[in-house]
Amino acid sequence: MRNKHLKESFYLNKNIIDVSENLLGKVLVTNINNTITSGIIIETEAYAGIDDKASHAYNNKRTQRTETMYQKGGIAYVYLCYGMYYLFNVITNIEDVPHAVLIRAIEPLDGINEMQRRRKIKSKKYNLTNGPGKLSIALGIDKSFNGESLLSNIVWIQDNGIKFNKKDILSRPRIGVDYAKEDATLPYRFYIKDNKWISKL
DNA sequence: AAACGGATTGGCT
DNA sequence: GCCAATCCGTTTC
Repeated sequence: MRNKHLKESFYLNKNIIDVSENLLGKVLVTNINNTITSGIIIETEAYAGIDDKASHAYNNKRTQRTETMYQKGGIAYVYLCYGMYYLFNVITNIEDVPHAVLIRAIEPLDGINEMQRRRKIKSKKYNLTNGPGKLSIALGIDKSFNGESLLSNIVWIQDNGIKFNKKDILSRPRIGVDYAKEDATLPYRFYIKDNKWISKL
């Protein structure tokens, strides 16, 4: 199990676009009280540090909340959004460079029954994990995951050998960042073409 | 099919 | 006090 964890070097990559694309096809896993749930990452968004107006760390802003983003790559940044949803990010780059990748959607893999129970939905539709708030509920990710190491046995990302064709990786503007002015149109959202679990078309 | 509003709370002005 | 890296049920076209 542990040998499948992505290594720390993966998270120290200084190219946030590169990491955002490389995370597609990797598997995000949580292990809560020995219950494993996981899914294939099929949609990500890059938040490119202090010059990115959509980033919480824009203008090198350091607060209690953003401090997690400034740690060395390889940890989770989880924050409360709209008062009720926890959004899961992967922190990358070296210490003091606040790069983050928001995981926006996953394709369910292991523990689907448990995920449905957590989401309180009965029908087997595509709304189980097709959004950043939804996948956190499904995987049991809450505030306590903030700052957790991705080399831990609580939450991690592994490589199951899933590969996508480069031409099936699309890049488009990010979702819900209209406040970011000119940076709102940067093509920093990456997802798999025609995948049924995308958060939005 | 699209538009709208309510839920709910922490962060910052 | 206002707004936010969202979601869902309901209303309206």
